[in-house]
Parts: sequence; structure tokens; C-alpha cells
Amino acid sequence: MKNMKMHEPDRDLHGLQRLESVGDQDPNFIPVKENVEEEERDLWLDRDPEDLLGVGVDDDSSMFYTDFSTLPDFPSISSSSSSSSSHPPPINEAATAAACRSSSSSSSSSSSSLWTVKSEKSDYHMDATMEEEKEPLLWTEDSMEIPQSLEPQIDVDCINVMQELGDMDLLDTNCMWESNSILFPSEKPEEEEHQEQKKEEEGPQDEQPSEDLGMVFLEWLKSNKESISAEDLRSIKLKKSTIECAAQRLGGGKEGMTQLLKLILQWVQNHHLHKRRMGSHNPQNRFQNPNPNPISLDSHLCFSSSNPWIPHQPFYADQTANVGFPPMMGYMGGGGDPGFANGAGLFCQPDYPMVDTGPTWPPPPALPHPHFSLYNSYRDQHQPQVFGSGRNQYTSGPAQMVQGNGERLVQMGSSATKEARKKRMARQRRFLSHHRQRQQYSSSTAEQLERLASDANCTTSSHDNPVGNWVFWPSSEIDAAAATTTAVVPSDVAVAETAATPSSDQPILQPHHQRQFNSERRQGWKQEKNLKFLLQKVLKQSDVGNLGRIVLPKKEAEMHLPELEARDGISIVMEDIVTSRIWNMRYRFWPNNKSRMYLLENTGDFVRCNGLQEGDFIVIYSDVKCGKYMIRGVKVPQQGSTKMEVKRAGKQQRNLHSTLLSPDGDCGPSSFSPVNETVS
DNA sequence: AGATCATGCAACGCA
DNA sequence: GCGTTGCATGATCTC
Repeated sequence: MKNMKMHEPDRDLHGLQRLESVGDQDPNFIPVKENVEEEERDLWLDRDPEDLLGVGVDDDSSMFYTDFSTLPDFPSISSSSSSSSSHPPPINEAATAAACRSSSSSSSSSSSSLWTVKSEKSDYHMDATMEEEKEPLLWTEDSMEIPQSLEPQIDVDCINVMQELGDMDLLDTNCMWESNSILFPSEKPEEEEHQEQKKEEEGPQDEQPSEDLGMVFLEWLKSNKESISAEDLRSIKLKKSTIECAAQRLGGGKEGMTQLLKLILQWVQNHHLHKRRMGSHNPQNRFQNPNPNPISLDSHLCFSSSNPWIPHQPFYADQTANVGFPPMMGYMGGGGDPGFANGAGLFCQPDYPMVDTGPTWPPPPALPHPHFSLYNSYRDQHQPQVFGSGRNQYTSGPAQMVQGNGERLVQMGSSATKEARKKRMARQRRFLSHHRQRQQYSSSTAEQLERLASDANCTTSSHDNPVGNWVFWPSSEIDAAAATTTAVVPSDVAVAETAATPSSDQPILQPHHQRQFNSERRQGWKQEKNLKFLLQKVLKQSDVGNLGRIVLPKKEAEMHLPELEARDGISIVMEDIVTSRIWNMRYRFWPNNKSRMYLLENTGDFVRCNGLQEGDFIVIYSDVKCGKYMIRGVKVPQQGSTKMEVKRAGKQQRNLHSTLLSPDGDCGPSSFSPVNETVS
């Protein structure tokens, strides 16, 4: 269970602040300019919990949504065997995983730990190598289902948390829980350490009064005595080293331990409720734990040098829910084109039950969080990639979602107002703009991105969807890769507010294509104001064949893509809007008579990954703000896609070309509206 | 008539 | 033998 909830939104946020902040001293962390950090911190502190969770309220529907992209490769929760069938793992997982591993190993050798996810069939494990200790933490996509192969390791390594807690004599907070009595690996500069030591010696001054550990536990027990049994507590196992490291990461000392205890208890509580919920409320019991073995909480206490605290998923989804699943976008049914659910927005997730949260902890004090950048990077990168459904199944606050497959979600308890949303959006824009600048593609050389895109010719960026074969690329890595890649940046992209001129950024389409497109618009496509439409191509058989190349329309290619000097063309990095994957393609041309044929090569994986067939189409955008090329494969219902229709689509596409190029065809609404309006 | 583009197929490289 | 690459050809469209 990736999305283990430990906090309510605001607490999580603060908790994250705290957790992010404790890694200040991490020398491996992404170096960020001082003022930038300051700015980030301000923004961070300034932001609403909903913002920070990537949750907003859609203007039209008052429904919450998250700004994360779809999660196409999210494996089924029910069982590892079924996960592969219902959600086929992404292509070239092994290769990607290998790339990830190699990155990991290379970075770990330099004592920086990179989060990697290995895709092993349908199970997704993460190896997190702690700095210094090189101690692996293992977690699975679904913690309720620890793969057999990993169980022994977990069991052997783990200690019984509650036993541990008992041994530690929770009520005696001066004993084991004193920071002094625990030897944590020192990661801080000496000076800082001295200061902290001094602080501790002086005792708590301005800090909030540190809560008594025993009292914390006692209070918790009181409030949960009816729902949490001793067995629940006993069933939790946590590595001792994890405890220590976690406590250290949480601020160290008593405070750290207190925070950790809270997290553990919250986790216990959530897990317990989750299990109960799964057992009694979910008729399908799809989340029931097939693994009778105790659960390792280690899985959910993830630390690394560069990611002091990466709570996978919980912070991205509904914090109030005990069952957390990756926030997702995409077609949500109800309002859109059903065909779309099978298309680019085909990532309809199964219904994820949402349950109530139990008693909560008061928010910890807000702390600076210089390392929040990673998280922000992840999250913010998703912000502009709102498409498909701009709404999320997951809500913030005391909301509940009711969803069946393809059924409309019902959101209750929405507390956000339009006014609040405006403010949030403004802040998001500010923040995004700032972050984008840092992530911009700049100059070029090939190595790093080649590596990034190696093997599978694809990888995922740091903000990738947190499922499937994803990997947390530290933003430094991304930056480095971007800075040294042959990535081509459209230099002549007109900065146009595409949403303001809807017709100019939309391809002309077949009726079913048009339906798709309209559906996307309804679902939130309109929110992608940073994207400028460059070209669209209805795929032919030869485009989706095993040649792995797509012929591009010549005029658009010449107009919107970089000019090619040599026939070999250039490497061009495309980010898949749907999956956020980075595809390293080659844009080139063939001499043809006295003319040229423009091609996009290395598209095979992209096509397969998106399940594109003849009659589907691709759309290429450029991100106006950061200059990236974005590609999107759009599937259309195949039933109506006869060859004739495909032909007609091709014709219409050509019409579009001429319209676009004609002096009068100023890309204004009039040029397109007739076609756009042909299908409702 | 010229341009565009889908696709067939030969040449080539590799296991 | 198989997969990939690159060119040539022909169908279709536009002017």
C-alpha cells in the first residue's frame, strides 16, 4: 500500500516540512541557491494544504482534482499476479529498471542515494540505500502484499516495534528516547552539531514544548483503544536502524522520536482501519492482505540522503484517507467520451475505497524545509500537466468519493471556494514558474540524457507518476541531464496563451477524433495553458508498425520543429504528457525527390506504450514556459475507424495544413470552429 | 504539374 | 535469417 496515510493534510504538510527540513545537512542534496531556497520556503509556507497536496477545486464542477498526470502503469492492488494482467507493466521495464539501478549504483558510490524502483514483473519494489549505512529498505507497491521473496529479509531484519517500544519503556522518556542515548550516524557538519548539542544542553527554549513521549502514546491508546488492539500493534515490525534513522531524520532526539512515534501510531491506526475496512466494507476484498505476515513499517519510512523523507504517495493523495492510492488523472467517466477511457486517458483506475481517518495528531510546528524542492519538483511538475480529467478521485479534507468503474465520482464535503482556488492557482503559477525556470532545458551534449533515455529509449522524470516504473530523479540529476542533452528547445515558439485561442492549438479532427479532443477539453485539457499545439498526425499503418518511425507532416514539421541541416537530424526529447515519460526520439528527414520527408524515429516504444494503432493520432506540443516538447498519443475508438474514415481524417488534416498556411487562415477560431463544432 | 506522404523493398548489419 | 535503415515509387492531394 503505497499511499499509506499518516496525517491529515495540514499535518502532513507540516510533517513534510519537518521531514524535509531535517536533511539540511545532506551534502548530496540538490544544491539550491540561497535565495531560491528562501523563495521556495516562502512559497511553501504560504501555500494551502490543498495546494501542497496538489488538490484543487475545479471551477466547473466544484470537484476536487489533483494536478497529477495519469497513472497508466499503476499496478493492481489486489494481487501481484493479477496486477500484471489488468495493468500491463510498461514496456522495457527491465531496461528502465536497469538504467535506474545503474544510476543508483553510480550515485550510491558517491554516497548519494537515489531512489530507484525496480520493476520486477508486476511487483514494484524500491531499494533505498541509506547513505552511510547502505542499508536497504524494502517496500512494495502494496505493503499489504509483501512478496514472498522479500519476507524473510524483512522478518529477519525487523524487530517487533511494539516490543521494542515496550522494551524502551515508553513512559520513561528520559531513557532510550533521549537523543543522547541513541547514537545516530552523524551527518551534520560539526559546527551544526555543536550548535544543536548546545541547544539540547540549554534545553527547549523557543521550541514548542516537546510532548512527553509516554503521554503521546497514552493519549493515542486512549483515543484508539476501541479500534486498535494489541495485536495490531504487535503486528507492526520496524527495523531498529530504521527507527533510529527515522528519528534522526525527524529532528533527532526526543522530538524526533516523538514524531516518529506519532507516525508509527498513525500508521498503525490507519493500517488497522484500512484492514478492517477492506475486510468488511469492500465486497471484493481486493485489498485484503494475502500475506498473513506482519507488515513492515519500514516500507513507509523512507529516507535517503537526497530525500530525507519521501513518503511515497501519502502526501500526494488524500491525506485523510486511510487508504491511499496514487492520485491520478485521466478519464473519470461520467462526463467524457467513453472512448477516451480507452485512449490516452485510458488509465481508468479501479475504484479505490476511501475511508475515514481516525483521531489525528496536532500539527507539528512548521519548520523550514530547504529540501522540499524535490517534493515540489515532483508535484509542481505535474501541475501543468493537467489533462484528461482535471479532477481527481481523491479529495482533500473530509471528503468521500464514491466511485464505481467509470461511474461519476461523488464528492462531498468540498470546502474550497472559488476565491480560495484563485489564490491557490496564483500561488501555484508563481511557484511553478519559478520551478520551471530551474528545470529548463538549456544547452546540450548527449551523454546524460542519452543515459536517461537509454535502453527503453525512455525514462521518467522526477515528477513522474509514482507508479509503474517510476523513479525519483533528483532534480539535480534532471538538471544535469537536461543541461547536457541534445534536447532541442524550440526557439521560435510563440508565447501564446493557447487556451485563449482554442482553435489555434487544436488539430482538426475526424468526428471521433474530435470527440476525443472535446472530451479532453472538457476533462481539463483547457488547463494546459502552457502548451502550444505544434502538430498532429493521424497515424498510419506504417507509423504504428514495427519500423518505429512516424512520418510527420512536412509543413508543420518545418514550421514548428527545428530546422534540420543534416539528414540525420537531431535527437529530440519528448515528454509524454500522459505518462510524463521522457522519450528520446530522433527527428530527421529523408530526401525525397527534390523535397524532404520528415520523420520521427524511435517511436516504437512510445507507440506500444500508448497502445496506439492505425487511426489514432499523436499530438505534439511545446511547453511554452520551459520549452520542452510534449507528445501525446490519443487513441480513438477503433470501431468507427475504418480506412475510409482514416483517409478522411488525413484529408481533413491536410485541410488544416492549408488553412493554417493560408494568409487568411490566421489560426483564428473561424478557421476551426466549423469542424470543431461538428461533433458535440 | 508539382507536392506530399504512405509504403514497398533493397541494402546493410548483426547474431 | 532477421531486423533496421534508407531510398524509390506510386497514390493522392493541392494549386
